[in-house]
Amino acid sequence: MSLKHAILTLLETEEGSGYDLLKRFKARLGFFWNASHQQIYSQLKTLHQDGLIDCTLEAQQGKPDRKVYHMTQAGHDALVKWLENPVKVDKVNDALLVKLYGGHLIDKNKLKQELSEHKAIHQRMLDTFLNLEQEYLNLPKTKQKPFELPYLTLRRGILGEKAWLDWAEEVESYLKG
Amino acid sequence: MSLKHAILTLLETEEGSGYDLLKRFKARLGFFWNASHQQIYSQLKTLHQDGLIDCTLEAQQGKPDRKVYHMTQAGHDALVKWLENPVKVDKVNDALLVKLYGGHLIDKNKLKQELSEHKAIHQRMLDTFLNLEQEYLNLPKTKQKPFELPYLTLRRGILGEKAWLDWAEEVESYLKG
DNA sequence: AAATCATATGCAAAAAGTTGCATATAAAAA
DNA sequence: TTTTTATATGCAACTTTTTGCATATGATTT
Repeated sequence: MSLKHAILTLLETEEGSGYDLLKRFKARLGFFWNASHQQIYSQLKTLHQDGLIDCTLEAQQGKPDRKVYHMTQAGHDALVKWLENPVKVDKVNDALLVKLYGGHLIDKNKLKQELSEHKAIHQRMLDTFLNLEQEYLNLPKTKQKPFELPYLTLRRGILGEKAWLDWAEEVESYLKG
Repeated sequence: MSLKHAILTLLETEEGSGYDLLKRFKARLGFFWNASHQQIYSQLKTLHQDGLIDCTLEAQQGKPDRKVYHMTQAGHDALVKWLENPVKVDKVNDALLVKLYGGHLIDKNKLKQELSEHKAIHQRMLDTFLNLEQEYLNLPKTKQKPFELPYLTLRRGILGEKAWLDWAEEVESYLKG
């Protein structure tokens, strides 16, 4: 399962509490790996049970103890092993396309409307990605180094969203005519 | 669930046995909705139990009876209702990007290799899509009509795969340097 | 004639993901 | 000061998907 290894990847760089990891996950991997907070907490639990991460309690004044997770050697090994084995090509399950395929059964305006809602979402994602890209590009070359690979994942998001929006244009012009 | 409705969409056009539907599913919807044969058979079963499709037995000489599924009014209504309600934006879960994100932990050549395997798969998909597109474009305009919406779903595949391959070029040139 | 392969079905267990709650603190707003 | 909102956690039930069998027929090889 990739979620486990995605979390391990985060911990490889820096330890953190469940919530820390959740936020880092959403901010850095969330664009290409969808996961709910429940999933992340429960995976942290099983990763811990399996000895791939461990966890220290940091006392806090007033608040309950902060559980800080970090990588173990076993976790590191498991991550590297996973990285070295092939992964499957991403499976597509796109309900909007199912709907478009059967779209003759409903009013074109319904389709148009829904398409434009999806377009707005994809446009927002693209904007987010382009902003992140600018942040990266504005860094001095030396500071870019550690982010080169994450930047490539961002490029995937950018090219993917642009392609989606180009397609939406085609569909819109069909629905207009 | 979209799988149910994808199957209903197929049955809306034409009845068929489980295997017929399986093949049509793979050929027509499989590019944007992934489903195993087990899933399709079991969904047919629940659709039947729920009265959204019914099933007649056609005797065959020698062979066991052929179970032919077709749409019921309830099924049609359920499909239209589903089509009229918004669907969620496709969730991305792309393990290759997780791997690329953590790629500094392994040999660049491993990444290169895996990327090129994925590239080959995506290239094959693009080729398939382009062939289908040609078939469609070679039809006389009148024959194209019933396939206009499916054609748009095909365009999504084409634009999507092209964008993937463009991205792969970027990654390759990074991994080379 | 025996072995193997493509067709045509399906069950059942396990894994992964979704949905709906539930809790508790701290800060901010009404 | 009570209510709301953001932070910070997590369980449990359910749905969906994946994986691994299992079966039976007809066609094709060996």
